[in-house]
Amino acid sequence: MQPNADSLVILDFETTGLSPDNGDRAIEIGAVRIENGKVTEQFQELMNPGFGISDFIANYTGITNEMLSGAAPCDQVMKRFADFLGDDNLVAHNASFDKRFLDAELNRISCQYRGEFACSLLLARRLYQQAPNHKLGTLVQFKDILASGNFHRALFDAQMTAKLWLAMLEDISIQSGLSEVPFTLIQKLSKTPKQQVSTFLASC
DNA sequence: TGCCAGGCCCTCTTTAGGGCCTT
Repeated sequence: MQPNADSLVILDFETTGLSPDNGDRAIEIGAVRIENGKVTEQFQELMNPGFGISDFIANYTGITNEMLSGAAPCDQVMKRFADFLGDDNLVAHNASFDKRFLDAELNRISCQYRGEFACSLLLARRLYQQAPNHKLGTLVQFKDILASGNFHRALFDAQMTAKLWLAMLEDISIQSGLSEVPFTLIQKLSKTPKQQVSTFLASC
């Protein structure tokens, strides 16, 4: 069975650090589902990793140990997220980071997923080569996307990534002439050398 | 004891190094 081609889940993790291989865990997951170019559902939960988070992470995210003390453990939250995700494909900003944590947390509960990842960072680096940088917040500003909330919280970052994603789909549609932009085309474009992006889109 | 991420991508590259992104 193939992943669901009509529906996409855009997700973001807040975590205790950068590497699940070094013992870091997820502390919050936020996600939105996009169907036919519109956000139709959202998911957000804090999760208790079972140990205290550093001052750096608390300051960076605004998530405190007190907030996490009342949260459900990671395994319960990730099971609910796996149910939410279903067979959809996935998008994240710097997807290699979120994929590592998704794989690590789902492995702990012996849970699989079928969807494939696309990366909004890799796509933005190709589409918006003139942007000052390709951080999520910078790209939201660069594309004049309305942003009212706190970056570095999972749901808000997922919502902003979703808006950026839809803006990129529109730009791809304009440049390629395609009325619908297949997920597989986006994955190919994300691996196309930057100098060949215009040629790639013109040949669609 | 000391160390501590990983993938992508560029370049003064490929027998390598360093910046960008994510927390």
